[in-house]
Amino acid sequence: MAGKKQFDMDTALDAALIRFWRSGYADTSVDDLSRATGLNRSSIYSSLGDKDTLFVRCLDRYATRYGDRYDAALACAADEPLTAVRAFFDVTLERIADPALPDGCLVAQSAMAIPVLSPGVAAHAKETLGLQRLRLRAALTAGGLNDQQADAFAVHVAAVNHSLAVMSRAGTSAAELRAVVGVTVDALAQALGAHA
Amino acid sequence: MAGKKQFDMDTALDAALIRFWRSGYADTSVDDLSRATGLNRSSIYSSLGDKDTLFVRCLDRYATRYGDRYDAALACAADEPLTAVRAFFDVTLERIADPALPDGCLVAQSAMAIPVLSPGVAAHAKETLGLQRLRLRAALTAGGLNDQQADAFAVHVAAVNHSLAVMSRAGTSAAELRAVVGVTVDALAQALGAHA
DNA sequence: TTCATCTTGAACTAACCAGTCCATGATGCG
DNA sequence: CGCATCATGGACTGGTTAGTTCAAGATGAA
Repeated sequence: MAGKKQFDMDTALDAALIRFWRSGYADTSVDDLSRATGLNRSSIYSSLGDKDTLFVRCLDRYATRYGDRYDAALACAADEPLTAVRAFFDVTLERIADPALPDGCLVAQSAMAIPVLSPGVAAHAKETLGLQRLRLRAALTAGGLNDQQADAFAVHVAAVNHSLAVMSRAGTSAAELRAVVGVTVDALAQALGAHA
Repeated sequence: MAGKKQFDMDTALDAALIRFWRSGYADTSVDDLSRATGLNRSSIYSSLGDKDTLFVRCLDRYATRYGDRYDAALACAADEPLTAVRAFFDVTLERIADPALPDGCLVAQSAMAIPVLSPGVAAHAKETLGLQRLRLRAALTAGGLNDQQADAFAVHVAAVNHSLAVMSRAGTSAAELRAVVGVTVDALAQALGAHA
């Protein structure tokens, strides 16, 4: 059983990612990760790093995967800002609706845990949050909001996106989550309409 | 050092509450609680119960304390619904701004942790969330929103309130948090105005 | 076939976890 | 004063944690 990699790195990282996502950093042990990935304990340390390193790799993997989808959703912001923001929220709502994925959002859970994360991991989580804010701000500016409006809506949309994670972890239904974003989308429509 | 209670129950519960609030359920050990309360390990078990029991007591204590403040803030909802919701958010914003208190919100953190909490504690957390929704719904209905609008804004305001916890745990500034609620308040003003 | 390489599984350390138990000793009552 | 009560501190159990180490053995190249 050796001499050559016995496992697929992407599959293993996805398994670890799902485990961290489902249970959070504190409630995921290295043994849990070993069982989830099918990798032996020593293989995890030699191939994926220690718990902090692996968590950061999973966080990056998650942020890149869904960051790309958020980017795609916001791509039409210059022409159709309202459609873009709706699509942005749809990325989250569809992810939450997928029964194969855990509830919530790894980034939001990490943000909530920042006060108890190690400094390196916490800094990484903050950076990830900052990127999403910048993405939203750029899209809203391109969509025609002035700087002040764009700042306010960027932080608001990011916040509401996090709130979907909290609510879904608590078992809130898809219909109720749609109502949460509906208010925000209506407010944005109002802001865009009033400005145009 | 015996024969009579050597500690004040309220002080001890507050110390435990702060510890759970700061570090969350998973990252708070009974030794942490012992240090925070100044009570010996066995005194905690005999006087405050096991970790789950004590956590539920702290959650109730928190929910009652701030639930009363939210109620007070929403008291004027029938006459001034917009002022009431603003005051509702101010309860949260002022709590977050208090340097003597941990960041975030014990209820929101518990909601996020529901998938990894024991069933009894998770049920208690869900119940607490439900009460806040009912409070908001009643206030918004009294304020003049129809049932559909009241449902949507109740879940939205509750969600945004949770998002403030996430953001503050990640170090978001008070000004940015005010921007988050500003969009919601403006949306409510619009809904109230359009209806009136 | 022979040998060096590298994954693997299991054992191991030291620290921490929740929860229990009990001797100590201070207290208040009679 | 004498005694029963009860909070206290500390020791203890059994289990889990993160991280390390190492012999066994499968592989691929020569």
